[in-house]
Amino acid sequence: MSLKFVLLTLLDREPRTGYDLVRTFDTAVGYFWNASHQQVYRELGALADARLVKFKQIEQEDKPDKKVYSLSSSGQKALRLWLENPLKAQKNKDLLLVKLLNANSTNLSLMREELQRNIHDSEILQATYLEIEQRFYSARQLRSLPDNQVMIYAALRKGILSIEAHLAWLKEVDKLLGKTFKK
Amino acid sequence: MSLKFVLLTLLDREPRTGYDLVRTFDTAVGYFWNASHQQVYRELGALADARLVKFKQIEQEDKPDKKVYSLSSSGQKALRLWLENPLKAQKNKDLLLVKLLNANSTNLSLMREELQRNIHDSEILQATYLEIEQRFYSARQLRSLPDNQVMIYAALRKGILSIEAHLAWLKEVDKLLGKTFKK
DNA sequence: CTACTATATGCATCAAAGTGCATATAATCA
DNA sequence: TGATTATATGCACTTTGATGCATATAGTAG
Repeated sequence: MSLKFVLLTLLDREPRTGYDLVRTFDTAVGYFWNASHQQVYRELGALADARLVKFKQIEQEDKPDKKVYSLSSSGQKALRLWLENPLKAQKNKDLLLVKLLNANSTNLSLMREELQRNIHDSEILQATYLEIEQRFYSARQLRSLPDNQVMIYAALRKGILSIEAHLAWLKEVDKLLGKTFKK
Repeated sequence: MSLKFVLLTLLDREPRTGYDLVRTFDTAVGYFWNASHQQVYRELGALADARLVKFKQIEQEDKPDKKVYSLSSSGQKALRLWLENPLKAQKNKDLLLVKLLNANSTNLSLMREELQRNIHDSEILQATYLEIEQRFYSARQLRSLPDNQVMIYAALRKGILSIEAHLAWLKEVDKLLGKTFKK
């Protein structure tokens, strides 16, 4: 039920092809969602069957033909209805914590490797996000940011704040592990 | 493939019944995982079929009979193998952000209501977590915390740090929304 | 006496998500 | 000429998740 509303949201902002949608997950929307092309095409098919979206077949000479999808009026209605209803809280399942639950004095180095890897990856992602923020969302640029881009910026901010907290936690756990399980 | 390793992890720490496992999700492990009893029993059945767990049927007089599950040697091997392999990064999908992507000047109040609800719920959860920390994990209690409880505490810390960051972000977004879409 | 709660386990069905496989055009690279 | 990349779409299969239904014992609350 979720991907459905992601696609409706994106198509409401701007008509797109399935291919465009998939690429969107590789860039801006990728901060908080992703889906494989197979999932996207399947869901688009279902949405079209349910008449929530319509599409125009467009022939291209240099590239394969494509279908440009947009919301139908009942699609807009469905989206509006979804917006009006409160979200229910989502639980985030965390496999890293599951792994760490297995920590003991014999596998300490394994666990710390996993933590270090995680710290490393997180720092790289953090650097990437911060660079994007500096390059595209300076105080000056923010003042002239188009309205429909503001929540994309908010998504980036979410990524930045989450990673910061995650890194702080990782370092805390690394200390905790060392103190607890060193022989 | 995930619930499988959660169950193996929990059963490796201590043999349990399906019912015990479900209750674990309602308490400590609930910080970072949950599953319905139907899912748990099905997965336990699959694990038993695959000979990764074994169980003893135990008759009780005052309560219904139960099955106490524990890891088989191949279950332990499977768990160890999983621990040795790096986790792949998980993407957290965020429906709140999807909803906010739809923000515009006509639905501003709707969006702010959603944000306020989220702030309220998060503050309640935060208070709960902080209370648990104060009550069960004071500096004094931490010094005598059994080794196998340390990562449960880490899970709580993860919850606390995540919520703090989430709250900071929510308040940031609320300001951003106000600035952008007020008429 | 009836309802409800706690303990305890499970099946069946359907919706959603993930993965592998498949196809087609056109351009570029080696 | 053959390989790879970008564009573009989709089916089939499997796994996972969610929900409803079903059953059984025993204690407690009203």
